Amino acid sequence: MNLKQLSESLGLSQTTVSRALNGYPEVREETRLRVLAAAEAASYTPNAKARRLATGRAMAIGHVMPLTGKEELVNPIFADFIAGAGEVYAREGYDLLLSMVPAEGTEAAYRQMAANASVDAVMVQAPTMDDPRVPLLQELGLPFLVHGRTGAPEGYSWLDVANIRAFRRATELLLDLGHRRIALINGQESLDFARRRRMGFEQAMGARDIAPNPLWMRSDVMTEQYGYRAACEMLDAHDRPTAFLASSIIPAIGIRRAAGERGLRIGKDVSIICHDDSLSYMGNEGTLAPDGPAFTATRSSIRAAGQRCAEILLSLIDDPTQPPIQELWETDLSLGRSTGPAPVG
Amino acid sequence: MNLKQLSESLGLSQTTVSRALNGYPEVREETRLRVLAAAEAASYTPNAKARRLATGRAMAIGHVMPLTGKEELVNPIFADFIAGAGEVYAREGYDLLLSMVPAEGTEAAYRQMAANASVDAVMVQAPTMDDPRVPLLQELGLPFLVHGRTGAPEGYSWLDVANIRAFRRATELLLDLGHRRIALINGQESLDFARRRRMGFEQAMGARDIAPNPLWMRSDVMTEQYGYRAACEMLDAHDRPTAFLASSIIPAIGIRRAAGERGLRIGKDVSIICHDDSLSYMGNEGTLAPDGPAFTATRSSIRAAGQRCAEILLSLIDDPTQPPIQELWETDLSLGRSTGPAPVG
DNA sequence: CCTTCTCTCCAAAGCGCTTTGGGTTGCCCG
DNA sequence: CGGGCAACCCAAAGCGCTTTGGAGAGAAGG
Repeated sequence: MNLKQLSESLGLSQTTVSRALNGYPEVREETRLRVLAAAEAASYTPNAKARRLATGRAMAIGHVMPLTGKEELVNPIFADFIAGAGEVYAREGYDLLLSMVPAEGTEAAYRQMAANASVDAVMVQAPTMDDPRVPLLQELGLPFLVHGRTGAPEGYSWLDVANIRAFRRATELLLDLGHRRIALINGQESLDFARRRRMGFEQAMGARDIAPNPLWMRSDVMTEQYGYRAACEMLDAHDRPTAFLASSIIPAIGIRRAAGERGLRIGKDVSIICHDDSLSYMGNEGTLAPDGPAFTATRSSIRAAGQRCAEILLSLIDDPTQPPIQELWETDLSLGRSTGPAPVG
Repeated sequence: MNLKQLSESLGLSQTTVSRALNGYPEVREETRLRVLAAAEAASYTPNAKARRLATGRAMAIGHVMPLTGKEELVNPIFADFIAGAGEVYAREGYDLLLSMVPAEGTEAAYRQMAANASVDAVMVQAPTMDDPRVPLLQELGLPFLVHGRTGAPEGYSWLDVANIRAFRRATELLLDLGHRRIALINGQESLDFARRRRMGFEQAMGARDIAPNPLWMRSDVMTEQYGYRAACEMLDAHDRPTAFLASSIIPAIGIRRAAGERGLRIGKDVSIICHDDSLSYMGNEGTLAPDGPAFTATRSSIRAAGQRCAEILLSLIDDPTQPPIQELWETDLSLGRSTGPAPVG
């Protein structure tokens, strides 16, 4: 069933039927109801492909997912972020177009999307300090929203968490617990959030006149093995940290593994604080009596961020001329069982 | 730049230019080269929306991602699976349309996709025993591929791993190590793979005349907390298992946490075998001298499965009349450090 | 009674591509 | 030399929708 058939069956023109269905005012209310009823009865759905061509709108949002590193790792936080964004898109009638490309092909992917207008806007994730995507998308005139910030966070829309404050506060907590030997297991420093978190760490340490040990500051792709290996090396050295600050729950799990293998008790011999994106399957919320959250963590739901990012992006499409929208989210510092007073000696 | 302009600039008809670009034989080679050069020079890209309308092909594959459970969990294995599939789609010029819907909305989502032909085929993930999506998609005439199988795996295409054999073999390994008190931390039994894995476990136990302890057989959404809580309960009982078989590395991490908190050494006091989907950030491959894989595991790369599933699905689109394609993948049983002889006493 | 709006509704022109159904040309062959 | 056949190329008809530019019918106004 298409518009033509539907309009013929109603004895109306395609114009009128189209307008009735799309809520235009040039059609009598009585007629509109008749059209809606007929459409419902015939279970008519406008052909999306035709509509896209006619309107020029793609009714789709592009997410370009770069496969990083030579092993082309897939960041698990994308799943939750996309889930959040996807809900909003679905609700608003937008499709989510996912494009998996090797890191070096991202520019081409965006150019392609802009050239044939296959999306109305794009979401930019995991921005680097000096991310080339920002100027590129501005040049292409494609509306976009950055989840995170670049080094120069002006002139474009973004949503980010207050990384500096989050890690400063986490560090202060460790310091208050008496820890002085604190390791930072960070993400890749090319990513803006990692740099900010390091700054937060350094600020808190500096405020107490403690010089961070450079051997205890690592930065890499945040896998479980990375956390594990880094912790192994540090814990096996004669001079070892009493606390770890990790940029994600994933490497934190690796740190826990390393500690566990060495018979070190978490929250007693070794403390861990991590940033927790509230990943579905890694649930660190546990409020059940005995088992509270496993990790003390700076928390911010990546899923909620995805939802809000989608909302902002859609509003950007509706009015591309509006001034940039920028949102900074505070994190929660939630106490779990992975922190305790620094061991004496 | 569109086809009309390009053809005018070349002094050719749209027909000829279109054919030249699309590799049809009715155009002289010399002309074709001229057209290709001009298109290249003008950086002409055919408008995807127009092409879709004209051809009727969506050049897109649908992935419907149900948000399960009341907390709408996002399964992290989807990220790696989609990454694998996405690579293939990109290579073949297909878009990946991701649709996030609450579990009860999946049927509507598929009907919608079929009705307005917004995708050429769909991928079905995590099938249940008696999955309604199979008959639905057959009714809708939408090509599809199931990753996994339903209870009645006939008459449609699928790709699955040999779950029964995988878990039978894993169980045999534990039995050979002297374990008799083995717990099964399985996925939801409504999912077909979980049932098969249980069967594998039971077969191996039965073959040695050992009756599994029903208290040690759990089945639920495979979160870290689920593994943790199940292990806590079992390990705190006076009668406790010496080995765990887990359906995913995620709950296995929870089991490890529970054991670690109780001072139990993994691979000594407690053995763990899990199924490992080779999730990027959970890398369990580690072949470096001291640290081998953390977990002994039945392994099968979910990413590779995604790639292969995409290839099969695309071939199904090319020829929808071909007989069903069914592929059963064997898993590797890779020894890690989480297994050891059953403790005596 | 005629003009001017306001309501409703319609015919037709796109959107940019693919594809059908021919037309020319030029060459080969009897 | 005329008919037949490739080889090339083209005009035009869609694909199914939106949207522009009216048109007809009453109602309101003078």
